[in-house]
This record gives sequence, C-alpha cells and structure tokens, in this order.
Amino acid sequence: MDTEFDSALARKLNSFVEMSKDERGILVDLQSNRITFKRGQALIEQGQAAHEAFFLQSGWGCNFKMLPDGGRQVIRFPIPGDCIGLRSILLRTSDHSCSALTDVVVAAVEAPRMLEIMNKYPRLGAAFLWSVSQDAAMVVEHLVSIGRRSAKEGLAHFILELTERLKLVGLATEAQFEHPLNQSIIADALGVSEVHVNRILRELREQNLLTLREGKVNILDLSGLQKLAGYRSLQIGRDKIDYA
Amino acid sequence: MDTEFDSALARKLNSFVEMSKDERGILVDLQSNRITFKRGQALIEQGQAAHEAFFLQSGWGCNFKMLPDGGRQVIRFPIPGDCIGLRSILLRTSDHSCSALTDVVVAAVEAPRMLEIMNKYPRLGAAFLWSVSQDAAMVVEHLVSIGRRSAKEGLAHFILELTERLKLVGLATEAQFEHPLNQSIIADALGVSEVHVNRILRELREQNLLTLREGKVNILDLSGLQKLAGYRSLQIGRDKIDYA
DNA sequence: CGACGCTTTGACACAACTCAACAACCGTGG
DNA sequence: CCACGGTTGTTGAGTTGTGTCAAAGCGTCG
Repeated sequence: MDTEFDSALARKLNSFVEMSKDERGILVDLQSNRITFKRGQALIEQGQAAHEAFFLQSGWGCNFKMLPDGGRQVIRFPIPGDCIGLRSILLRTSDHSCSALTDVVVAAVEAPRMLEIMNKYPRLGAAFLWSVSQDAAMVVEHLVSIGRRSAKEGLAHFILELTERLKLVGLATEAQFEHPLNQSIIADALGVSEVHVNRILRELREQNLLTLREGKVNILDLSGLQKLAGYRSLQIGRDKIDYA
Repeated sequence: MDTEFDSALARKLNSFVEMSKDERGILVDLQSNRITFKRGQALIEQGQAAHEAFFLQSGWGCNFKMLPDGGRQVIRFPIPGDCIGLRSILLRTSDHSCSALTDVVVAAVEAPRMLEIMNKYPRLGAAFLWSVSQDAAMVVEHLVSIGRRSAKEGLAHFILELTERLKLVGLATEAQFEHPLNQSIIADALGVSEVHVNRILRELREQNLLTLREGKVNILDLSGLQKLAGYRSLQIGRDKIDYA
C-alpha cells in the first residue's frame, strides 16, 4: 500500500478527510523541496517574519520560547509527519523558535504557496486547520501538565504522550523508543529545573516505572505510569469527518 | 462605519483578510442563531461530541479541563468576539469544557454548517484557521507563563494580556476593567492555589502595581507591571496578509 | 592527556501548598 | 427584623516540593 510518495503527512491528513487524487498530488508536490538542517541549527527564529512552513520528514525538532531573563520553555518536540511553522505563517511572524534537535530533513513550502493552496483546495485547507487544531490540543494538554500536575506526574505524562505519537509514525514500540533528549531540555519542557528532572528520573527508575538513559526510554510498567499520570490516550484519527 | 451587522467577529476576521460583501453576508448569517446561557451553565462538556461552535456576543466564558483527581486547569477566558469550540468541531470531540462565567449571549453554528462554509468560502476558512492559530498562540504564551514565570510574574502577565484583549473589544480602558473572576478561578488559571493568589494580590497591591476587588481591576503602574511580567504586546492585526 | 557535555548527588533556601480559622458579604426564610 | 448558611476573601503556622549552588563522576573526542 505504501509508496514512496505516500508520505507521513498524507497519511496524517488522510485520517481527517479522504483525499482525492488531485489533492494527494498536491501533497506530494508540496513536499518536493527537501532541505537538510544540521543538529542545533535554527529552522525558525522567534520574532522574525515567517517565510515558510516545514514538514518534518526525519529527525527531531524542538519548538521553544525564550524569556527576557534567559529562561526557556519548550512547547513541543516535532517528530516526522509534523508541521512546523504553519501557525506562524498565518500570524505573519513567529512567536517561537524551532531548532533541529538532531540532523533533520524537512520539506519547505513558501508562505504564499501555502496560502494559494488553501485557497484553491479548501479541503486541504480544512485538513491543515484540523492539523493545527490537533497541535493546539496537545499544547493545551501540556498546559494542564505543567499547571496542575506535579513534576513527577508531568514527566510520566510527557513520556506516555511522546510514546503514543512516536508509535503513530512507527518510531516506538509498545515499551520503548530512542530519542535525542537530555535532562536539561526535558526540564525546559516540563518547566522545572534540570536537577529536579534528574531526581524524578531516579524515583521513576527506583519504582520500576521507566528508565531513560543513553538516548533510550524503556517503559517498565505501562499501567503504573498511566495511573500516575492520569493519562488518557490521544485518540487521533478514530473515524473520518463527514466533510462535504 | 459600524452597523448593526458589523459584528466583533467580522471586525476580527477582517483584520486578517479584507472580506468581500458575500463573505460579510455569510458572517452575518452565521451569527443569526442567538442563544442565551445563564451564569454557571455549560456550553461544552469535556469528552462529549462537539455538535456546534459558538461565537460569543456578550459576557465571559471559561474554558477549562478537569483532572481525574478533581483538579481544574483554566485554559482561557473567552470574551466577546471570541470563538468557542471551533477546534472541537474539527477534532470531533471536545478535549475541554466551557461554561458561562456570567450570563452570556452566543451565536451557535452547527458543525456541518461550519464545514460547509469552509468548503464554499476558502477565504473564510483561512480566516478561521488564522483565528484558531491566534488562540493557539495565546495558549502557548499561557504555557510559558505557567512553566517559566513565578506566580507573581504570571499573574501580572495574565492581567496585562486580559487588559489588552478587552481593550480590543472596547471592554477595558487603559487602566481598568470589570470582570467576573474570583480568586479561586484565577488560581486555576495560573496553576497555583487559591490562598497563594490572595497573597500575591496583596503584594501587588502593597507595591502599588494593581488592585483587584469587587469585580474591578485597576492598573496602578503599567510600566512596573510590564517590567515585572516581561510583557510583550499581543501585536494582533498589524497589517493584513496578502491572500490571493 | 585535558576539555567538554552530561549526569548524579548533597546541603540548604525559598516558593508554594495545606490546613485551619475567621471575617465580610450576600440572599433567604422564619 | 434578625438568624442562617453559603460564598468569597484574608491571615497564620507548619509542611513539602522544587530551586540554587556546588562539587564530583564519567563518557567522548580532539
């Protein structure tokens, strides 16, 4: 069933609305302009005008926001199949930065092209709206995590959500995945200090819930973690919408 | 310039793309089905299927998420001109609840109708995508507030952002506005305890930065607050996008 | 080998939470 | 009219989660 052109993006959007051949063609075309970024390079800089959106093909990204005092809040870690900077295009300027956490391959699309496509292919426009909505929902969940969960619960939740997202694109098994995250960046994602992340990881390890080392996460006790985190599945792409 | 039909919604979307007469007509039509909710009533229930979106005409709403342990995280307080539940329509089911913080008047639009309109009027679809993006950007800012600001900084930021939003729809002056918020709900918005909000409010009062009582906020020292919060203006609707 | 990035640990400080009590302000009903 | 419960705001005392600072361990790589 999979062909070279059946991209992660197409699979993702197709889970929202069934797409026509034309629309599939556009999606293939959209992703023709491949660019590589080295680990650490910036794809998007906070405060700058947004010229293009990216569709991540391989590797990990990191969306974050810097504060005047030097603090950093990680908003999201884009993984293959995710859009980067789509929101920024609409808002004209980027409210956050995005950098490559590993070497990454992206497809770049100029802003005017994106707008033109949304105009000509409203169903694709709706699919992008859906995708942006999904991302927004995850940010909301992240907000809940930081606002109303302890650091330990939040970390458990973070790992569970990441596992599920990675599983959707075939980058995680039920119980483990590889990642480029260090304790410092996890701290900035959870809004706690690096030292505290270390302590929490030790606790989770000692309670045989999960291990995180050498770029690998092993989930030792899934139901225990879910209970700790109060986790509910993402429930993506259950059934398609009846879109005229 | 303003007519009866030049709604807050139309004004808001028009700041993204210049709209045709047809499109304006659709927006008027969209908002014909007015419904009133009493204070405390639920507009949207977390976990339920989303049948309709609402455009808030008057009053305050409250978007929030409940946790299994009874905790509550407020995501956003919709004010007149805001969309409620647009994201939920796309995602089929609501990931959060929304209740009326005061008596409210909304315009209700059935989900299929929204989808139909996005299909027929791609420019309106893009405008809605823009609106959802804006909301998402505010949630991100909220995330930063909770994750990387102290409770005091966060509260200052919260008040400043609210003031700016209210000013856009004529519900706040430079230095004050009325509101239906109590300390408990502010606590759930900032992710801290009710008691702590009280103490922080006292500090802000004692430092002559702001007062909040009897449903009224008075900003006593704008630049002092901005400095404390590390606040940057929302920068909405600077100039319109060149949308073909 | 030394330098560097990342992790781990300890000691201490502080922000924020919990529990508890009380005050002020309603609207309601006897 | 006052007594009453309910809601919201205020304050204090003690506890706990998390932050800060500092030091050391341990890989990797030039």
